[in-house]
Amino acid sequence: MPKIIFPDNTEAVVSEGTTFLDAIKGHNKELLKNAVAVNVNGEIKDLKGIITGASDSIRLLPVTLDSKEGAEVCRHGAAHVMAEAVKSLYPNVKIAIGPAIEDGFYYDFDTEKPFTPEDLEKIEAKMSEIIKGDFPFIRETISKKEALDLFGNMGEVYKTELISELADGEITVYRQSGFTDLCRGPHIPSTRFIKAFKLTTSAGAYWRGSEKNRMLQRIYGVAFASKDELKAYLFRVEEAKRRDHRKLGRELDLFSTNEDIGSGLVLWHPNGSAVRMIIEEFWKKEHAKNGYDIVFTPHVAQLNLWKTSGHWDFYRENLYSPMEVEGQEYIVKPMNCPFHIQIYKSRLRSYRELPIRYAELGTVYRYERSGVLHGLLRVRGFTQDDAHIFMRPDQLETEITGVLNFTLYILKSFGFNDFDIYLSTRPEKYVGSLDNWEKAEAALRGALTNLNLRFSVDPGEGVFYGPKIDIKIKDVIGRAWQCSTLQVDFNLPERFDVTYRDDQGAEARPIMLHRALMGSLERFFGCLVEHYAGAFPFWLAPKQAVILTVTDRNNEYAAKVLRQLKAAGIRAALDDRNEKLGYKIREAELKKIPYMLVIGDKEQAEEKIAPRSKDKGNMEPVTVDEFIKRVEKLTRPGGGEIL
RNA sequence: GCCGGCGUAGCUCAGUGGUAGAGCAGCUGAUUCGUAAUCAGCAGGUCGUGGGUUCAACUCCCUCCGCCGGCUCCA
Repeated sequence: MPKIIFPDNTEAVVSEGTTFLDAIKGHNKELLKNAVAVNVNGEIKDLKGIITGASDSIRLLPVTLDSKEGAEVCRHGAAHVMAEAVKSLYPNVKIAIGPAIEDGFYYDFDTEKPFTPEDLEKIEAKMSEIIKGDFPFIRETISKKEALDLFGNMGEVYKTELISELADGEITVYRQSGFTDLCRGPHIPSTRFIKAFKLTTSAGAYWRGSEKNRMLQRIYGVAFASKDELKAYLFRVEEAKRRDHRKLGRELDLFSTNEDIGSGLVLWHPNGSAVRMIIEEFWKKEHAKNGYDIVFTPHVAQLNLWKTSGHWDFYRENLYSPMEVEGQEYIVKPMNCPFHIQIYKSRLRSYRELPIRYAELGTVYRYERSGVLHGLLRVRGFTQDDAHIFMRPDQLETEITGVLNFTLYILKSFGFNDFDIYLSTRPEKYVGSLDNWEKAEAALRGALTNLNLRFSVDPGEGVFYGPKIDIKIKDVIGRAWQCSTLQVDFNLPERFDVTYRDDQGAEARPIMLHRALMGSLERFFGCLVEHYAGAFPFWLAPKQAVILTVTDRNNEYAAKVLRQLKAAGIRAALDDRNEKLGYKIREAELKKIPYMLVIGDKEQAEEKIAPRSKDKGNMEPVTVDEFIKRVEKLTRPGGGEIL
């Protein structure tokens, strides 16, 4: 007879055929509060699942709605309920797949008429009805043939396609109310366990994610264990909107795009440019310190160069079309690497010179399909903080470690401290020798391990020319953006026949490393804006301080203070308009300027200024020199905290 | 590129067949004011583009462009 071990480590023996539910009920009813499933030796199962004798010792742990697994089970249930609602409202619709996802769920439907927002409201109302009905989810096991018949008779062609690919044997289906779906489970006991949900949006989605297949209509929803959690989710959505760099970009006059110029092409306004220049200066200084040589290369080059590099063959759909000049075809550059290679090749290289590190803030243009463009985060023209390192094979791990350290230092300087790191390994189609691949992967892995960095492996997700490490930056509300990348390349050195003379005087092939720390300045800047919600730390702020006069009696003194601040290198401005102080403060707050410096008759008489920090409010009046001294340490990169 | 939504003044948004409206911003004037919006006046739009239907189109239909949310893509 199976032995049950409960969470409190007490044990009980039950007879075969007992359900998990009854077993727990017999032990401690309290455990069933909010329970939607059960963890059986680490596997999530239905509460009403049957205990078999196969395993003689069973560790049972109720899975509650407020746990991660419980929420997932609940969200999956919501997907089924949505499918039922859709089928009952629109009987001709075919159902495809409907999994749980982060915060919610979706379901794909094949329908002649896409869903309108009004349809979503109707579906939502129907779902509420079903949930109130408290219909149990009933699991059934049938044979493959029965399943094919069952869904075949319903005309559910997507389901039969899925079933026909399953191995012969038992197939599980779940029924609730009048709805039956192919499903592995587990499921919530009944529909009322869906406590709070909301349909969010509908969108097209290809069947099985392939452009070659029919486009289905996907409805997205969110579901939570309580109304409060749903409210918290909606608040997070609002918060994300508040931080949206596209909105802040306009409000803070940082950048714009323009229909007459073209999609995905960015205009950096003076405020955005000011931040960019600070980033670039910092970048240049740090690269000089870290052994890089900075180079400049053209924006266009002959088509032949890109044939040699392979871009013309492998990357053509992302290239801007060639232009003809004096019978020669040129294209605008999608990458900087061939240029750096040509600089390397401009003379013979010795093993003694390696590694050679060429860095460039190189602006590249790539044709991205219109549907993928997104603010500054996905554009068609962008500036990479690019570098290519040419090295001997024995230098691989040292160089990778160096680049990783450098990357983390740069990212941390900008206030990013949370990363997701991915190591992508050899894909099915690859160039280069297996031996080299293994060495490179080992070097990447070794560097990550030596630096004690947590990373996940994306098997087979490497680029065809070499393995890579990607670092995604997490912003303050937990969203991840890929910026940094570090890629080993066995391909280009071959294609361009890049060589050096080794210590025996023989010709040898260097290994090349592509790397970008911030990725592109556009994307990085977009992330920065969101990260700080537009309130840049002092060292990055386009305007660091604004002087506010109380009356125009103070204007002359204020102008003198402005000169002092500017002489000290502070990016200051003067607001001496004939407006009330409250009005000026409000404007400065909205512009997110770190310091407001109030000057009224009192300050003028004492030759002082009254600082007001954007974050901390009013401060005691101080002299200009005192203020300058106080903010000095904030002007250094990474010096973010306002006094 | 595909699916859906949207496009009205610099910004945020009203206006559903009878030739455009508000708030904020802007400009002018008054006000000289102490920590998140002083008052008044003025000005501002060929309603994204091109075509069609109609006596009449911001409104209905089609094309294209752009934006938004997804899908796909992102060597």
